[in-house]
Amino acid sequence: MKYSSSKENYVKAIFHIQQEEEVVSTNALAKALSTKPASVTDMLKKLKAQKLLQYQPYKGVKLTAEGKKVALQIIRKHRLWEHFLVEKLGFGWEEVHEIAEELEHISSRKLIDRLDDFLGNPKTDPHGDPIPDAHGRMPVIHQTSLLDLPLHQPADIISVSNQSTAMLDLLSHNKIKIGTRLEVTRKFDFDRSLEIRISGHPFITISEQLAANLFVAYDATPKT
Amino acid sequence: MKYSSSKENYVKAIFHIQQEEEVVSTNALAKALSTKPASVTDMLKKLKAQKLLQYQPYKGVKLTAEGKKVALQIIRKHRLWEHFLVEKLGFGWEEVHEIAEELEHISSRKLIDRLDDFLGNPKTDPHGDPIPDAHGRMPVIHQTSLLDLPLHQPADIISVSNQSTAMLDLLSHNKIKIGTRLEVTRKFDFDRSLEIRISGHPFITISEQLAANLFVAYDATPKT
DNA sequence: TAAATTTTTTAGATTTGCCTAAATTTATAT
DNA sequence: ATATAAATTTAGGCAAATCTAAAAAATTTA
Ligand SMILES: [Mn+2]
Ligand SMILES: [Mn+2]
Ligand SMILES: [Mn+2]
Ligand SMILES: [Mn+2]
Repeated sequence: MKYSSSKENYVKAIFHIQQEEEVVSTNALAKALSTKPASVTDMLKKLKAQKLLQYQPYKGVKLTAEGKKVALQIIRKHRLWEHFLVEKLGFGWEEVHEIAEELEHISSRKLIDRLDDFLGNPKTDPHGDPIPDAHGRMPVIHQTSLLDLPLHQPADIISVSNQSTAMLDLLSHNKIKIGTRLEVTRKFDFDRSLEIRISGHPFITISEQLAANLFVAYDATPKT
Repeated sequence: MKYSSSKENYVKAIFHIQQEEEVVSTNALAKALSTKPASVTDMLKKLKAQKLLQYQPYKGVKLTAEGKKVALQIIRKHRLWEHFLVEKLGFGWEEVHEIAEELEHISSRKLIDRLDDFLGNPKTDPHGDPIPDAHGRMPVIHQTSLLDLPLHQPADIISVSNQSTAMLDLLSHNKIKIGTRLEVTRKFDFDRSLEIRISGHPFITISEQLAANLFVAYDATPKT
């Protein structure tokens, strides 16, 4: 099935909002799409008729399986094009979103799959967001402070909030840097310090204060 | 100024038809755009209001300078994208036109100029048609049989209509192949044979029959 | 040149996506 | 439990791009 750019934008916006709130409100959508609530109501009726979503007046909206599939294809296109713009054409990561907002509506399936290969099947777009694969599968990435990382959940360091010399000193001592993969193996109640393991290194213990300043990302895709 | 995809398609179609016939008819346009004459008339009024063309009811249509400028930008985008699809993504030259028909409407100027550089500023698209430069300048390419090439006009061999062994034998003897650049230096009335010069080679004489089977392209841009 | 034919325009509708204003429903705060 | 406020839908319209059918103009033919 082929949908208008406008419909694709709606479905994509609903998908994104749905990642936060279970059910998507008319007002939230109007804001996300820079349009008016009355226009949203109009469109929701059309999208419902096309079975892309479930909709009961006043009760919000939820994508169907088909709706999610459509959304993921658009997100795939958007993020692959962003990757292309940055990696091949030399755009800055902050200037590609608008252009991708147009490119994501180019319909050729073959085009996007070839582009994916041409780019070397990248896993993330320039903003670090995951790119769905050709089947629409996309890992769910959670970002939290290391303090809130579930036990035994492997994760990557993505940022360090405190850049003091003292902090960086401690980090280098512990062989921790951006991109380091680790997991939390124990949590000690007494001082809330954490035992962690960096793959291929011995277990080490770090303070609550250090952990609070380390931010990590991990794949939290529900296993089917 | 930004125009709808539909308007861009109209302006581009008018430009192309105008290369053949001085003035563009409503019916010709309807056929080119797979639409109905009544729809064309409607649109012509709108395009006239936007000063992209001159239009008098029943008297056909002609692009203004502004209209030509717009057309050339779209043609530039169309042909650069076709080049990208073939050279970078490995598409066949026969499958790219439709996709380029969509891509040509992506608006970012910076995108297309970067794409141009990324592709190495190609001179022609995969069908051999010239690509307008960033200022909208496009060489006028004439394609004729070598027989009709004007004297002293440098041109490139683009195709050979007879593929017989005898023909190919003669061609290789004369060091003529696709891409060879040459010019006609004399025409002999007696047997209509031609004297030609391949750059960097001695003058040679070829028969009318051979010349009739060689097709050439040359830049016939009017010098201002 | 008058008739027949073709081309083009006009008239009147339709679809899509959007808007404002008004009505209705749901949620929140006394 | 009201009353007030907020969210949402309905009603009525508008602009873009298209269509069909009918009228008008231009061209061709006999
Ligand atoms: Mn983006
Ligand atoms: Mn978009
Ligand atoms: Mn083409
Ligand atoms: Mn087009």
